Amino acid sequence: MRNISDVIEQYLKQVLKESQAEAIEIKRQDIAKRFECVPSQINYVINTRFTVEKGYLVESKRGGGGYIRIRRVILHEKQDVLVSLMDILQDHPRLSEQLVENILIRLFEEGMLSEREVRLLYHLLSDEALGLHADDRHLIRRQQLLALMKLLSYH
Amino acid sequence: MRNISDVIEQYLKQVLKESQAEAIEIKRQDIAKRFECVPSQINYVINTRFTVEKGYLVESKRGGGGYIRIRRVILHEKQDVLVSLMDILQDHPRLSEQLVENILIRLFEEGMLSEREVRLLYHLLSDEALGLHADDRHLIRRQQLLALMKLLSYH
DNA sequence: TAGTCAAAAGTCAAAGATGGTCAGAGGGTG
DNA sequence: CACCCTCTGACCATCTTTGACTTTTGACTA
Repeated sequence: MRNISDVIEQYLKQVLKESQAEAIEIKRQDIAKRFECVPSQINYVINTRFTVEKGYLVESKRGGGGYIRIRRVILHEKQDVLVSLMDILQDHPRLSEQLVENILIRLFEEGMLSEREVRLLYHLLSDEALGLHADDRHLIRRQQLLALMKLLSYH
Repeated sequence: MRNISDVIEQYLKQVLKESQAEAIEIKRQDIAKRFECVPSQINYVINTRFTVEKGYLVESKRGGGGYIRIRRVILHEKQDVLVSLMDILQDHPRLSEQLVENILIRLFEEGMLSEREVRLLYHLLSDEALGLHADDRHLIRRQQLLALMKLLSYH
């Protein structure tokens, strides 16, 4: 194996496979020591190899008792819907209430959101909830919708 | 368990659960001794884990016969829960990710949000989703949480 | 009754323990 | 040679632990 990143990647996947659990918890420092590299190398491996698109979810906590938790997730089968919706977001610099509603309804029709979830999200993303930030509203909507889709992309 | 604070938190919650009563009384010194830590560690645990928005009420008395009483708040009407959470919003000019998480989890525990809805909302309100608007983040969170509670209040 | 003292608990800031970010250097491959 | 990964380290953010100092309370005493 040519580089240390690949080695660490294999190691982590091995550990993940061997532990029957759906998640493993590591200490960044420990892994770095084991492979004699700087701690931020671990972040590099995680950022490049354990992404959502590849089916992994990573959480972490800093400070005393800190950890990095890597979880295997199953990707949602309707990636294409999400991709097409994200394209739409790209094409519309200004995300009106109307457009948001359309997107949410589409997600409902595809079975990715319940009716209640649509109502809830629509409310949060409405002009009224977001307040006077007339200009920023659109930006925030885009970002929150992107966060939503990222979340919906796995089970 | 990774750090002593988590251990103490679990212990106190266990005691709270086992005693059928709605409140427990502890002696700070005793707990500190049992877990071999400094007494102020107990304050740290209480301040970070037994907060109002998480649904706990803490009273104490100093001096001879001093004690710390931890009470689980029991509200029977959803309306009461919402009002108390809105009070908390009032009291916190800056709505951190942590506080938002606590509030959402509380709403789950009170049966007003599903686990999935909590996850969904948490992602939308996260630092990551809201982006670099460091200052505005807090304002947006407040407004969106208020919108959420308003919606929940007339289910 | 007022003062004193010891026994709690509270506060706060510094130190410790982790993990995160980012920009630039290093290296391999077409 | 150019480009794309990798690797590194300085600096940052967050959470926990510790201890010195403060405040409160009740019992005891003058």
